Amino acid sequence: MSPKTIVVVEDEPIIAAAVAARLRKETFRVEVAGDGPSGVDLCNRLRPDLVVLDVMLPGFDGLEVCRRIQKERAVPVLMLTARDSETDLLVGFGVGADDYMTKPFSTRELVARVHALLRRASRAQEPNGAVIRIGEIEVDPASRRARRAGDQVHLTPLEFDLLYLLASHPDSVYTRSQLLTQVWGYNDDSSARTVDSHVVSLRKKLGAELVRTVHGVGYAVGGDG
Amino acid sequence: MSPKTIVVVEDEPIIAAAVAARLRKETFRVEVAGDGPSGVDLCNRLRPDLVVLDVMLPGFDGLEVCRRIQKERAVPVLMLTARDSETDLLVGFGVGADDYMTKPFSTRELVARVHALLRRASRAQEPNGAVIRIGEIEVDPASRRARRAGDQVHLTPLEFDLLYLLASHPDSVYTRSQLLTQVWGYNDDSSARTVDSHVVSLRKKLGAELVRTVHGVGYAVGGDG
DNA sequence: CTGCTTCTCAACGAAATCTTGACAAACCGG
DNA sequence: CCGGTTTGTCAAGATTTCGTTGAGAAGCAG
Repeated sequence: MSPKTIVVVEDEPIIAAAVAARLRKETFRVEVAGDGPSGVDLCNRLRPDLVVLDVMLPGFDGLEVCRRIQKERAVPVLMLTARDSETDLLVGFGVGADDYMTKPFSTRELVARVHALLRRASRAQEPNGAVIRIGEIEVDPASRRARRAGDQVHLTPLEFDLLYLLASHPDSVYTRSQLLTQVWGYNDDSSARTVDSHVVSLRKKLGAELVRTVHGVGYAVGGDG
Repeated sequence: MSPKTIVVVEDEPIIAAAVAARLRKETFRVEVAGDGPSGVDLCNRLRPDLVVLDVMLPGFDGLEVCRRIQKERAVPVLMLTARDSETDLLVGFGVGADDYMTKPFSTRELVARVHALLRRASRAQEPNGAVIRIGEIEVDPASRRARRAGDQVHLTPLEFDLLYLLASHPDSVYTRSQLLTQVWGYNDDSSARTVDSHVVSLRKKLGAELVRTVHGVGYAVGGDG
């Protein structure tokens, strides 16, 4: 198993170095960015397993970084905040952070929380790495590719994440709200119908029978059909 | 292991603070909301492991909060009520709370119940919601499918919810009022006959003997048959 | 900047579902 | 058995939800 990759976005060099060193000791692969834009860039290129994110940053702040990262793909985010004010916390969680720590913090606690987040994430993605098969459809999370009867089908990022979540739990019904929360990373009631559009795309590309509509509730894939 | 998260929804600051402080002492991560809407919001964002919920709240009351939270995902709820009569009411309505405490209560007892609920919840976290079997009928909440003697039977949303509630408590008699409250989410006396229509549908699809009429009271499923 | 891909969102008709009211049938106490 | 009450049945109409489409926004590579 290749080492987990962690991106640290932190503008104070001393803290960044300390965090990076401590995490490398845990055999993580760690890369550091010093401002918002390069942090987003780094995340898009490395596709890390976790991001440690300071709230106060040059360029644009941690909240914006978090939003942009999460928009690309779901990844656990550990936020570092300077103040303990509750509004900061809540706003932080609003953008999709999974945990937070208030400075100053012990590196020991940081390590513990990182491990906890990674464990939670890997547990949530069960079965991880395995190719999922639903009828004539194959979904490979490692390469983010899907096949239909052996032929590769191009899926957009959202289409793939949506399919992967549904296919990971065959026959289980997901509400639009749940799908928005878990795939999109936010849950705006007004955009519930956006899910429908992507379901349409999936059906067009992979066959209308793949996704089952559960009237009044949501969608599911697989099962006996 | 990351700390369990608990959301406390309580509008009296003194009680909220006391509860939060005591639970934090147990190494729980605790967040507080002061009214119904922000309580629901907080729960959707934090995805807590347990919710402590006051019945009397600004915005909309605890019952509504409970309903909305449970709609999103299953989570243990500990209800706080001012009077014993309220507790009876809640139990009768079965709003989906898992335990109740009447004010005033000791924080020691609160802690005990919280631990008990979490223990129970972790034990009950088997993969998907358990399939319920009543005679030759199977009800699967995860896929929202029902089978009769192995053959799948299509149910509409209300039909399924109605069956699932009744089947979850075999042999328990529910009044039309209770069914309206729990399945429909409101309780308009004038529409009591609506329940009958859906019972008719269930009987037609799954067999007349499935739902037992208790004359003058309501309906029940299972039991002696 | 231009062209391309992807995503969002509103709108429309179509489909599924729900409600309601009327009447027949069943129940129950006396 | 009788009369009042409760329940069973049915279908038309109202309502909700869904499928589909396309225009526009946003992002990205060249």
